[in-house]
Amino acid sequence: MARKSFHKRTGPGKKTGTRSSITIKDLAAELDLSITTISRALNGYDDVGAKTRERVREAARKHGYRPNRNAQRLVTQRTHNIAWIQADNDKKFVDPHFVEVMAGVLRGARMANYDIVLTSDNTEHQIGVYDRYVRDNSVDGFIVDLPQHNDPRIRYLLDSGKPFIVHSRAENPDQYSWVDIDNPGIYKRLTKLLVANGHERIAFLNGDAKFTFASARQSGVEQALKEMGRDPKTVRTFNATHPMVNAGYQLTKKALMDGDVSAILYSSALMAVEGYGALMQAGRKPGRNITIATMDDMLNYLDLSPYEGIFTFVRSSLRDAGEQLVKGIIEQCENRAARSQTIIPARFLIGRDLQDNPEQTE
Amino acid sequence: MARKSFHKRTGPGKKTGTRSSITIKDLAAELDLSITTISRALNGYDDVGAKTRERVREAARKHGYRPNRNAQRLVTQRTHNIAWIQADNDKKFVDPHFVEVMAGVLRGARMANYDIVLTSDNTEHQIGVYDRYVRDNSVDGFIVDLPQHNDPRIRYLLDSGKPFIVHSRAENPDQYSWVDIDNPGIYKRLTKLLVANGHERIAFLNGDAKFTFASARQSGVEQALKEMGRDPKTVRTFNATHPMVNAGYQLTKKALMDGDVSAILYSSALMAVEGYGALMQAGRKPGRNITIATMDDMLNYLDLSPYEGIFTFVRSSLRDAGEQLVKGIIEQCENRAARSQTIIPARFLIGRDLQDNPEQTE
DNA sequence: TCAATTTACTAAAACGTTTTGGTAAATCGC
DNA sequence: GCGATTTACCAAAACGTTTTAGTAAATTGA
Repeated sequence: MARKSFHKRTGPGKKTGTRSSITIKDLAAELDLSITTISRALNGYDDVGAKTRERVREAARKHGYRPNRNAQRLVTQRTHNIAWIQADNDKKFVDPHFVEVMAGVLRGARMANYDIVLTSDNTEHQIGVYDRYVRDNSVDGFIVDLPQHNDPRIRYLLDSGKPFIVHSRAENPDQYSWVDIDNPGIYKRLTKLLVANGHERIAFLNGDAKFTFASARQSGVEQALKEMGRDPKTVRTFNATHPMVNAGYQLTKKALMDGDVSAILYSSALMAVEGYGALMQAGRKPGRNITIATMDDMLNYLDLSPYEGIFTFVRSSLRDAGEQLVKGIIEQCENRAARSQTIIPARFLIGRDLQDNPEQTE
Repeated sequence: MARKSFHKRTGPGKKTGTRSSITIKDLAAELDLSITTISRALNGYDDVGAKTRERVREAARKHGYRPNRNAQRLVTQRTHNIAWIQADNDKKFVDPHFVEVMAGVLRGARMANYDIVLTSDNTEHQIGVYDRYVRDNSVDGFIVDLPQHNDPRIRYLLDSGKPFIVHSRAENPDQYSWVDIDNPGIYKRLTKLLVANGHERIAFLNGDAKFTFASARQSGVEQALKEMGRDPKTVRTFNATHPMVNAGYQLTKKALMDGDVSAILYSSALMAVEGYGALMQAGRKPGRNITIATMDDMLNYLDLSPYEGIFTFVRSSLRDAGEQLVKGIIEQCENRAARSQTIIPARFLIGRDLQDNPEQTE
């Protein structure tokens, strides 16, 4: 910030705004009513006569009157804004999964008449922007995506007292709202399925271990092996370091070189599809001499139809998760005591090369 | 909206907001100064004594004081918000290119201390949300992405008088601000390059023709053929209908069936990579018995290194475009008369199977 | 020395809403 | 027909800033 010191009485930006829009005062003048009555008529209070209300409505419609949002926000102390702060450590912004969640968030927000304030933050712990928003009353609440272990954002928001909701769980999930899938359950069942079908060397291409969703999946896998009394080494885990720039291809190659795996368990369909090329190169035909199982987040731009019946999919909509996120956070903004914990359902689509044996996979 | 009619004096949402944050009034009281002085000290006016300014700064820092954004916005008539309204016709939201542009937009906005208000709109012509934002003073300006021919959003914004900037050009580009690449120029040069290298049957896998960027590229191709005196049928165009769900694979297949093409010109690297599988299936080896040329938008999650030297790329950063977009729109918000028209540079990386002949490709 | 200027501050208005705490007039109950 | 209630309205305060239009006190210039 450059310091100002011109001749006299200098300051920052001269104001440029046009004062074009029609205000409640204009309406009041035109209808010869008080602004109180205009406000109350438009907001559906019952102390306005039916005829008057109609006149007000009509005039408002005619002029395209919309209450000035900032005046409203100032007086009500409610912004109808939800913040989404995206990490941007210079390279790590783009993840196709993000768009899918965002699509759901936006739809949910639009339907509830909320807006999403989207920001990126490249500071170490991302607390800067959060703190600014809390202090300057920019938003009513926050959506936290992709929590890491012991995520400082959750810590900060918890003691800021501001409403927030987390996409997937981290530590102490009972203390805040979240939307998640049953990561351990899903990967436990997938592992059991593979093992029950005779696979004894499985590669697990998981996400970056620093994310809670990845370790939740890991623990599901381990749990399965334990419950079935198998060697923990049956499954070998490879972690994709975020961001996954063609991680699927690279990791698949690596996994194939590491002994004779007969099945690969992926963390995302994107990786699985990326890995397809590597499989082919190695002479492995999915569904014939190698078994592929993966989460399917229903990414809109990814066409999985060529792999149907060949891969085993666990299908769950990230978009639905997004919608639930807004629903949950708005609920909490409207009633600060409210908390919501939502599990998004997942559907198993077992590939033709696997037998779904109920006794063994429960 | 349900009508209210309880017993007496009922209305919408009881207020819930906590009045927690420290205000300028608190600061004034603590320092025994007027709020005017606090304001002017913090905003860098030169009619505040050096010692006083320091006291104010210190107190503000100590309490983490941040001016209430909504009060500021109300009085200054400036929101420091830019709207990005994303089409969401139920299926068409997700396009990986969008995220890349958005990443740039967010970075630009953060650096300039602006926020991005992101909304989706599923109404036919997307004017609803634009109109609401214009009327209720939610934002200072708009970024319009992916314009179509005769785009109603541009028409609307032009006569709303609100600042806006368009990503890529549409009709009458001299009337508004935009950021674009030289679509016709790039595709003209690519076409000439292919033709000059002896290709006489070329498939052009273009985007949906309703988007202006796609027809701009189309006309570049046609221009090249005309200038070189070749049969317009030398290039056969296939349009991907948006959204491109694995469009690359499907279209590549279709293109290969359509006569013996010796080169494919893609509209996006994503499509080109998706098409790789189809090429292999048809026994075509890029760089050996088929030539591939494509735009490379530098999508962060897409690893093109395996194709380097094999495909011909025209590299241009969508992220840079995003940064320029914010820069341009902010400039215009700050000075309503300002307009900016920016061409993002593109770099040609010619594949090993092509000779870049300057005389013929100029 | 004292008028003019500069320095360092401030009270009050304004931004456009919502909400509080009313009041007259109309209606009701009996 | 009249007190009580209900109906239909309104003035003013409040939200938290910025900006306008000042004013005393200190400093300067001759």
